[in-house]
Amino acid sequence: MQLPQKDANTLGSDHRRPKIEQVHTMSKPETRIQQRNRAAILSAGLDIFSQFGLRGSTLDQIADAAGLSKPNLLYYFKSKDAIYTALLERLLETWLDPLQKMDANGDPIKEILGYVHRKLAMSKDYPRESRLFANEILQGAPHIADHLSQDLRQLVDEKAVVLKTWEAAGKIAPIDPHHLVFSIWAMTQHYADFDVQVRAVLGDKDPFEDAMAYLDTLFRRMLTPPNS
Amino acid sequence: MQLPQKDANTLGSDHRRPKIEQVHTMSKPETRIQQRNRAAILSAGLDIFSQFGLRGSTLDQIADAAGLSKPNLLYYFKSKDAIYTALLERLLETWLDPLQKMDANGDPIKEILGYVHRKLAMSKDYPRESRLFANEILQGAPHIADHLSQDLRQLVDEKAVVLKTWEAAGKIAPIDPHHLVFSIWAMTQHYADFDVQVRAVLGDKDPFEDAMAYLDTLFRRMLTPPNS
DNA sequence: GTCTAATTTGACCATTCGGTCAAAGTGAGG
DNA sequence: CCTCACTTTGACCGAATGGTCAAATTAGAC
Repeated sequence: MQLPQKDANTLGSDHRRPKIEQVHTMSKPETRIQQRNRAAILSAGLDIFSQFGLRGSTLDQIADAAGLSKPNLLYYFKSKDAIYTALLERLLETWLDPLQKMDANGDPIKEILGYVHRKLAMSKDYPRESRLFANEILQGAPHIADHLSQDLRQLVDEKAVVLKTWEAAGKIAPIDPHHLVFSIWAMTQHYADFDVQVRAVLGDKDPFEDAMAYLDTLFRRMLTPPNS
Repeated sequence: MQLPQKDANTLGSDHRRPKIEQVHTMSKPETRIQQRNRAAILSAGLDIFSQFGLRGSTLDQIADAAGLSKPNLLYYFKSKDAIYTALLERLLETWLDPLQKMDANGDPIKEILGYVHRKLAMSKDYPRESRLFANEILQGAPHIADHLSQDLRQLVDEKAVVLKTWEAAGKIAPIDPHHLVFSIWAMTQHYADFDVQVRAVLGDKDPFEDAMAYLDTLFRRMLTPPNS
């Protein structure tokens, strides 16, 4: 019933300041038990939420997957929503990273392909996070609508300018930069979000190696300027 | 709370033999009331299920959206699952159509672009269906796993042969045909499934026209054979 | 070992959920 | 206008769900 999922593969290993949801005195250092249990809960929540979404997941499912009793789970997070939003926040912290790293001063095609590569690696290494995000978007992004129209939009617009600069300098063939970004998101995240379908079509052979090769040629052919 | 959704835009206008879920005597023709209410329920179910998935949706939500009482809803479909599977079945009937229509005897690039075009049109005209499908896949495709590894896989393999033939004849540049199909799915469905995100980045301007232009150039550049 | 704060649990609660049922209402053909 | 099959509804049920709480247990500092 549950997808096999090597655990511990979790974004943001959490060496960070105490979170606000901390139940007790706030800002006291976490005990080892707290660390272990919070991590277990977040990982379990990621498993469940990424499959069933916020509404479709239950505390019992999550508690079960985390190996804790339901009241004990609620000792660490004050509600189902709190687990969900903690996961979303942690995800958003790193979600934009790969795009941010695209360097206006680097070699254009190399930079774009580097982005594609990082994004596909995220689909491979953090598929649950990708599916959690997909689920949130499918539901209309109620928890992150602001983030999308603020931070995300700004970042994309910024990078679109860079892409247009590269285009103007003749370094890449003419393209619509926004839709270029969408196509990178779509194709890379597809291998995480639609993993079941990809594997059903391909048989269970790991798709990521071939996917990377395919995406590499795709973007090279599309982006290499005509006169070269 | 609910995405605006011009209604009546529903796959398969249902001029078909009576379904098995029909509550009563079976195979008697549907009354007008039955037609209206069944259609209303399926449309409402599509609204709700495509957002929240099977587990995340409730009969009350659906009944509400359909303008019926819950017991009345259950007079037309015997369970929540019955509504969901009816929707999925209706979807699968047409889901493979656009790919099936890709003609081995047509002009290769024109045929592939035609497929892209039809698929993008489906994202535009039937976004709820696309999201329903996405939701089902995200949850691990429990209801359609067989369909994926049988019908879908067979169709894709078949078309992969066609693509390889075209490649061998020098009509299109060399590519991995399976991943080509994946990339078409990914990019076209993205505009339905991630609509909220696309619009957040783009502002509310309709994205489909530019998307089609972008995809057209993308696939042309990728597929046009080098020596032409 | 003792004491205290941190942790865990079983019992419980109100609400929601999927679904049933008998009774009441309604429409269309005669 | 009557009839009868079709349609609709309010009341209800048992199970699941999110969450609480007081009591029991345990970990670790001294």
